[in-house]
Amino acid sequence: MPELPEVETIRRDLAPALEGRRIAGIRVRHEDILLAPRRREEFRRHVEGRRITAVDRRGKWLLFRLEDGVLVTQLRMTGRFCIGPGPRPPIADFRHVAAEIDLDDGRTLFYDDVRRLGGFLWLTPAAWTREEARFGPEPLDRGFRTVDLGAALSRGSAPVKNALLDQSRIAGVGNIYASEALHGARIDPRRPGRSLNADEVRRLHRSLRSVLRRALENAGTTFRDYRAVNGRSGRFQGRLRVYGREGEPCRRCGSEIRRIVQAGRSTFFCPGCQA
DNA sequence: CTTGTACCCTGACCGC
DNA sequence: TGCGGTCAGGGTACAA
Repeated sequence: MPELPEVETIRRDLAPALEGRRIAGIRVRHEDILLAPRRREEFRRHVEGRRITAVDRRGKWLLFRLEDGVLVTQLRMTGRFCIGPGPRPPIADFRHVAAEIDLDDGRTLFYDDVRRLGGFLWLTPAAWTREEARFGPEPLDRGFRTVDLGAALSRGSAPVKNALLDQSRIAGVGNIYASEALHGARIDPRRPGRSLNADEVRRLHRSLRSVLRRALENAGTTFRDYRAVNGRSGRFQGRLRVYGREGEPCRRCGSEIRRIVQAGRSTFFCPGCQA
């Protein structure tokens, strides 16, 4: 369940090891992690021999920029990376390695994904530009102001929790931080996004940026499967106010935290202080 | 256009 | 001890 803070943590771990390196070879153990193109041979033809010029992030997607294309990684639920001197992953926990990328410095980047919901996507620069146009703004960017959040929430009639999860409105927010941000702003997750008044939008803007920033400072939340590079755990799980705390007392008002299902996902909130 | 639902996948967990 | 059922949720395809 890597969201923006987790993917950014992974990006910061990977960038110094990968930037400037050339991809010497790639072995795809499970073809179903290839999202496009879907065939090993075609995928390898685009990637092998290319230099990684930069490691970037957009929303929850990690981007390896190549000289003549973009290698996109979606970790989805259980995707992980580690780097080792090869040929075996240095982490015993990597029992479901789906792909191995050999670098020109002799090291190997291992992609492990138990459920294989995540994977890789190779795109031309032009195709990536089209793809990126579907994303909403980055909530931690300096230019992301209260009015931008208001605009993102005002479209349609979706509950504010669902709106926060919609990557075309705001990029990078997932199930954990959507619940946490709404609790921080004392807003009921079931309220239609467009029903929030100016003060509520302002509170949610502050709360969302604050929780994402603090999670990033703590290398993310290791609630279940997420690990940063080489098995490193996040530290934000102890700071969660509502996520995963059904039946426990709210740390702000003492009411029992409730769990409901919205759009097929769990939402945690405090009925006492999220009016 | 928006919104909701099924699906992908495996392992952890739970009740019996 | 085993076994079936449920759940975890990011993203997409598709229907309404």
